[in-house]
Amino acid sequence: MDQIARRPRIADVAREAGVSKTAVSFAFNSPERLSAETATRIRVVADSLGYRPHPVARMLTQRQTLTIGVLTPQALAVIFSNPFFGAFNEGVALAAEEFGYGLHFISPLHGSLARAIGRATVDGVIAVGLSEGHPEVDQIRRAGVPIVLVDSTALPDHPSVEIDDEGGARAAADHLLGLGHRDFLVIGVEPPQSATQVDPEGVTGRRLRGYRAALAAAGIELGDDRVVVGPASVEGGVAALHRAWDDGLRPTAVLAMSDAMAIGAMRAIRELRLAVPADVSVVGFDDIDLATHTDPPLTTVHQPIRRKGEEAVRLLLSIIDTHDVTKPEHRRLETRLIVRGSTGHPPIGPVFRTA
Amino acid sequence: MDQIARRPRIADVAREAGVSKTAVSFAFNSPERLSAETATRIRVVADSLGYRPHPVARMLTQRQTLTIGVLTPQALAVIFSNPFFGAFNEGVALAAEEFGYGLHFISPLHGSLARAIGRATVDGVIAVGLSEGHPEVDQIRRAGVPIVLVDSTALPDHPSVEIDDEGGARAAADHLLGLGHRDFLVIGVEPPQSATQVDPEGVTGRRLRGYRAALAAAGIELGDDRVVVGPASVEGGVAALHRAWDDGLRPTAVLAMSDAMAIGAMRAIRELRLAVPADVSVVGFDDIDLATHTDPPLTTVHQPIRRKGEEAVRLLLSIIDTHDVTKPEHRRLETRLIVRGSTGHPPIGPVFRTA
DNA sequence: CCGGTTTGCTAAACCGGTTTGCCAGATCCA
DNA sequence: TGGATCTGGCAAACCGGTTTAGCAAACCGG
Repeated sequence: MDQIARRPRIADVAREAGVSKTAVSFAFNSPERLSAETATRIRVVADSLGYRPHPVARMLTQRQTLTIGVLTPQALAVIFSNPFFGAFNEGVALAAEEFGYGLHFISPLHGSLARAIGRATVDGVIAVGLSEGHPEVDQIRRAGVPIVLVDSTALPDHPSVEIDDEGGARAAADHLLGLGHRDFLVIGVEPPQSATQVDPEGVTGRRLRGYRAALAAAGIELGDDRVVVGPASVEGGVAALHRAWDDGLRPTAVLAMSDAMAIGAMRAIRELRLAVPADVSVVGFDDIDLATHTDPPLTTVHQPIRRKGEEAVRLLLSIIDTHDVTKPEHRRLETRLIVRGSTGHPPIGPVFRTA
Repeated sequence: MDQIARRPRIADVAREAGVSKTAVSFAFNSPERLSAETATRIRVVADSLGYRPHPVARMLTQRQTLTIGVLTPQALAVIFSNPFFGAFNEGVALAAEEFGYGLHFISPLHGSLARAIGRATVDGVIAVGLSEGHPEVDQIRRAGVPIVLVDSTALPDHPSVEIDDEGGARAAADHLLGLGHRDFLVIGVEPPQSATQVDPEGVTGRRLRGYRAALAAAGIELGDDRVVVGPASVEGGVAALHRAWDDGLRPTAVLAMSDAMAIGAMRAIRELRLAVPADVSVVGFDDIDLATHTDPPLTTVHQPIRRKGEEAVRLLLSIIDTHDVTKPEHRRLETRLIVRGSTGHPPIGPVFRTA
């Protein structure tokens, strides 16, 4: 009898109201092209039928989706509880909402980022943490979608937003050197998909270069054995520090490439019955919100995480609007050291050691 | 001369390969319907042209988007750095990825949720924290999109995922009563859009009912003056506790409706030169990851946040697949109290007071 | 050698809207 | 009164794919 309720379409409204499809479309999109009575009559009929324009069909004709994609090489389940991504997404969301754009998260589909990006109906993409080494970077580039890279190995032909990783790292190391430290441990973030080597152009590579530059200027060489890497999480930091300790390292200062790992390192140090900063100083990187509230408060390299998200959106939208991809813009945001409570002078012992 | 590169469409490939559009479509979607040579030839041509099927057009004909929407009454910029949402989104993302679905976040567009939902190209929606009082709830319901409600006032005609708020709250209060507390302060989460009254059916209302039930069973009446509300953030918790203190309240136990607020309350208590739990005990709600790592570790009501996200997705997908909306399912997940370090016996003083 | 099946491909309809080009009638002005 | 302009609305083309119905040639068994 009564067939299943089909979603009403524009033709149904047109028939019911005794007008053309064009008129219905006008009633919704440019009512000034219709007489007032006709427009309202159409809207009334549409309302009574429960009609609303099908968003996909609308996208198809307008050739825009009013959506921007956020592309991460990791699975989504990994990033949402990462406080760094949280803050970054906040910035992205803030700017996107301001311009009336929605947010679509794109993660590898059945292991393929390129396939996922092909499925996604977005006007442009913000790719975060995409390294040159990624096997699909070429396919992604050729997807024909405007892309802004964030914290990615800069492809010169794509616009990007980055921070001064090297400068920030240098500042962190300089601070510790100034306090008298000579024995360092670096805790780095694991390269994506556990690539064989640390990409010298990746975030880890750049920060490492900054650390080494500062130490070298003080006549200290940082051997590869003093660099341990792990996943960028609290647990990763705990594990990394324990590993270093088990290997016999006894640094007085730890340079961590993320706050989460720094917090983990502090926890591990406490587990070793040592004190921060009395026995070991720790410097983080990122300055996530939590860094103020750790015990002791974390000395760290600040980067404007939220603003990074906002800038990425603005950059992307300017490309989408102008279609101008000649001369891609590369924005570099500043970093600065924030000295809090997790750093201090090295204990007396090491001073003798150094002498 | 060379016109701007238009995105190649299926007709271009067809012409170039000397076949029909149908054949090209087959080459991508059901190659077995073509001879092997033809199929590969088409794919080669498509590749050389840089063709990939337009996702929006594909959506239109297939009548599915392979995307699910996450709907929040708050602006997106608010939720991403909220650790509760982080964990929830993790669960959602995990299940969505498993089934090959993408994630689209929907927040009020120019202040209107209904408008935002109308623009979004999703197969279904997970609405979180949508209370009956929301002015647009009717329009949203009539949008004709499958909806699963989470932590929302249950509309009986929509499937939902909830937790046992009342039972969890009761357990929290019972725990404190068992320790000997008689003087309580409840810190509640502010209703959305600062509605005039606390919705008795909302999360805040349900938890409050649990607290009151337990206290009443012990012969204690919790007056409205002992309930303060604020935004569900650390800062909100700090402010709420200070406000109560300024009003002259001197509770020995604080029942907070979110871990973030509980953490804020602990911070505020410390600012008052008091100790947790020696002077004041604090119980949170949610059991976010951070709760293990506070100082002292937070006693709190655990709820399976990630699983809530997963269940919501599964429920939604089952509706999308079957189109069966008769007899909507309501899943209720369990809560349980986790006793950590932020609760203890009340100090001696108050015992005399009560006597 | 002939009717029936299989193989390989295509033309046309369709998804649900928007937009262009045009027409009929009303209004205006000289 | 007659041509120009304006108003309100429509038919048809279009966005870029998928899918149905069907056709022609090849194949098959008897």
